Amino acid sequence: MTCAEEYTPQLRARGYRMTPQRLAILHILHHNGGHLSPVEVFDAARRELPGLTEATVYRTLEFLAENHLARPALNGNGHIAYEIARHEHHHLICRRCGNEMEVEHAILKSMYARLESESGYRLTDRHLTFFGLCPDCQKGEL
Amino acid sequence: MTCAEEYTPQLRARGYRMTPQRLAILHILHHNGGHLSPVEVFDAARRELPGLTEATVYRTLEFLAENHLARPALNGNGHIAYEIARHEHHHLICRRCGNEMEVEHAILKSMYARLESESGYRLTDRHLTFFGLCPDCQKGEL
DNA sequence: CTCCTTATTGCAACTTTTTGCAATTGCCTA
DNA sequence: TAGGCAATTGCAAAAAGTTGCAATAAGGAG
Repeated sequence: MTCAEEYTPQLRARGYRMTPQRLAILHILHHNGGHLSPVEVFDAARRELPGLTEATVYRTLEFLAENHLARPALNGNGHIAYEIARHEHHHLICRRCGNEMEVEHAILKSMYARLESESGYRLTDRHLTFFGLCPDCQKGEL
Repeated sequence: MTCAEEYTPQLRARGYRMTPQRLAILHILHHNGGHLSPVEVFDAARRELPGLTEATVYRTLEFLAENHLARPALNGNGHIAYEIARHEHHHLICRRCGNEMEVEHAILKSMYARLESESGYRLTDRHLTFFGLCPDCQKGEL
């Protein structure tokens, strides 16, 4: 299935349009797999679609995040990067070497339920990024 | 106890210096209590200390965060804001009305321990912000 | 109290991100 | 298949954030 076939119906269903700009950006995110900063997305997408502007990239990334086709996350330097939306997960980043691993959302489920009942809020989404020292860097620290 | 008396020893103990710039910024954060964006800190601190520059504000806020005198957190619009370091807590923000409540870190303790044992990482810090609908906005949604 | 080291700041140029508005263009309807 | 409405984009200017480097100044030593 192509990106167009996969994502167009999802946008239409919500009353939005598929455009060459959105498609190029989705394509970049989809095939890269990992996190990309807005600037990285801009550079890559512009190669597919010359004439694309930064403003459009920033607006599109935010738009895709709102519509759950992309997810924003903080990277090690405290800036926001985006990745294509797959399964729910969060990130654990090593403060020393920058190595990154995924944290399944499942581990947070019970905490989540408790937070909802204690606060009265209905939780919808979150920005979670964990920092620490990976096993290798802990050794080097002794 | 004045801000100077409170914070100067903490910096000295780590081998850093107290300066009028740092003191002004700490003073702003301390007396405001809540989150302030870098621009808000700049505007306020500059009133106490004309001649202060943006570059210094950005560098100082990052410096204070590294040294645990201030804490960074994502606010509702996805940008980083800072508050004076008090007890460990996180934030739960209503997507509709913007209302904000604090989430005690204690609620995360067991999830934290599990995350450490499963990942092998030693956790040091994190950026956690939760979003949802507050009780009032849930009513309005029916 | 003065000197000296080096942490810290200001400056200025630069990059990144945001915003309003007019022009464009998806895509629904007939 | 053409027409029209509203979503979306590009443009250009502004705002926010970053960086390297030379000048300044905090605070320990003599």
